[in-house]
Amino acid sequence: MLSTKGPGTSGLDGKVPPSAKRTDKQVQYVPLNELKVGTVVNVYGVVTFFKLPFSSKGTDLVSTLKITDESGAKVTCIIFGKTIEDHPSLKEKGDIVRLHRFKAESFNDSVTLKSSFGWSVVTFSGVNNSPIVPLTSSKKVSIGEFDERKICALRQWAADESLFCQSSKTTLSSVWDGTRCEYPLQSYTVASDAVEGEDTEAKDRRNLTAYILVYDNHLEVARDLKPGMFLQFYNLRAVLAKDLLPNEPQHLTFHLHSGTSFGRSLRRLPDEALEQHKDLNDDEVPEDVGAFCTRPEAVGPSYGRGLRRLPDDSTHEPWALEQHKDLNDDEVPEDVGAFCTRPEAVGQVLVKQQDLNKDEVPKDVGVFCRQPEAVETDSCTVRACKQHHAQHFTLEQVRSSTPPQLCHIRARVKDYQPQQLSQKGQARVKQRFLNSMWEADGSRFDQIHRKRQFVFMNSHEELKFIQGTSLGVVCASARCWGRVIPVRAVNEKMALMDFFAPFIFYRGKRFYGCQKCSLPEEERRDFFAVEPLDLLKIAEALRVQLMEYRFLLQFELDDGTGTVDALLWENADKIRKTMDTVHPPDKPLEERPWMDLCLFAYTVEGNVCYQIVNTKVKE
DNA sequence: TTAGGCTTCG
Repeated sequence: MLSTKGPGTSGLDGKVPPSAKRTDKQVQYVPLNELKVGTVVNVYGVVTFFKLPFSSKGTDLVSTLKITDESGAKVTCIIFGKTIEDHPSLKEKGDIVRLHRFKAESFNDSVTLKSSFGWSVVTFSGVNNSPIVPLTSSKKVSIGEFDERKICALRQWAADESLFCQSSKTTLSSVWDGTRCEYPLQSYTVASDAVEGEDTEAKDRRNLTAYILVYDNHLEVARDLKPGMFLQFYNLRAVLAKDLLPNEPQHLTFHLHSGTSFGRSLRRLPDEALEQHKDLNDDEVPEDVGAFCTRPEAVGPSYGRGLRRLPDDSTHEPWALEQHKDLNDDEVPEDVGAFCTRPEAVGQVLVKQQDLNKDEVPKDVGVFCRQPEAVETDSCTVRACKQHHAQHFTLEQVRSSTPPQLCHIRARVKDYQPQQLSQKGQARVKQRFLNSMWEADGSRFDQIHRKRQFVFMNSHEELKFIQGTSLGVVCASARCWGRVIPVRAVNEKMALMDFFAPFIFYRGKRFYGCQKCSLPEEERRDFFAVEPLDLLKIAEALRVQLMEYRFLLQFELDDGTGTVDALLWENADKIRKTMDTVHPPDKPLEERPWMDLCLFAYTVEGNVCYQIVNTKVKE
């Protein structure tokens, strides 16, 4: 059964068969070589060329594409639509489109198809044997057997004809991967007040960021770009600038010229694209990301979220602001986030739990209940923890009690963090905070040590040691190169940084070593003996015990008498899934469910901390 | 209505 709804109205043109009892068989598709000028038709075709939607001189966005089918005819299609969502979601040449209610017109002695009253377009991947999933903003598209047969046939035909055997796209590594460009990249002087984000002129960022000059019509897209967005450029031109000075190397420049010729355009990729790509190796970057994809540091990075997440006490550590203000969101170290913890207390808590006795506690009307061995009472909503003697406290009493103190509380969730799951929402066991090691190291070196892995064709896998540069540069380097170990010079020998700093950066993530469990520096093996196979092996070779990331939730609890910020380690990942229940975003605090919790108060370095323990989600 | 592919601020 076909049910489509185009971006125009859903009315039917009289020249299309009525759809009262429409089925697959009743939708007629016209081969592209049989189009008659003046008729409104439905067609299937393989895309051989397309331009992304751009602003017409009228009121709509317009996109153009050329399609072909088994008849061999090639037909240009013009689509007008108010919004970007109205237009086909084309990814690459070879995609298959199903056009409904397009009018055949004559232009320059050729037949063209133009979106007509009630038109619709659906896109499918042209990859043989790939799932047949309609790509459309319309939710009402369903695909019948006829469509599947038609799409399979077109895919097979395109494959047999080798229509797209030569990729129209250029891989990152074959053009520029940010590290191996033969030429230095051209930089430009831009007025500081015209730039959003950091200055990319720093010498140590050379060839890690690229300026791209964007002209005329492309400003419409470019002016809305924000740092951190993932971009796709079509028909980006790389030009070697003429020698400015004798003996100076030629510089490479990038231009997105005026107009839309050859599909020239710029678009933002959805955030998922970044998620999909940031874990890939350089030479695994999919071809469909176009001629060039790069994190647009050249546009200027964002640091708003990073700053917002700094804890209050970071004001006592100005280096934290200084060091992180130039980072992109995914570079913000989790340890300067809202989840600074006092994990030393974890062991303390665990020990103390063993001594707990059973206890009678108030009725549980929330979705949490205390454990272990929670026992059902008369009410099906009630469970009680009978494991220990903790007293029931109000939060006011909790705050005025002297730690260490184990107690039972009943409270509501006023707020919690993290609301978005990422590495930032995790805490490293045993790791407290990042110190100022980066600056403490003092001197800045430009030297980068490289340790090649085994020689593979097309392999970009290397392990880099980087010395004496800023955290921002290390992060940027890791994004380009994959694995970067920050090092310092000790008695003219390369040595690891203090373990308060990350031991290794792996693309967007950073991994820490444990000060206690790793071998001291003097017993470390020669760095160049390391075979960079994987993170664990690298750590093992350098005698570093990697720390483990643990998911951590921080609650702001409220019971009417006071509030308490409490951390949760145990079952945090499971409890996170209940947050919509215990913290419904559309309900005021008074209407949120109560939770019965077991709370442990303890001190770390003179500060009182609270941790939720012995608590689990009620089944 | 608009665009109707078909290079560029070297």
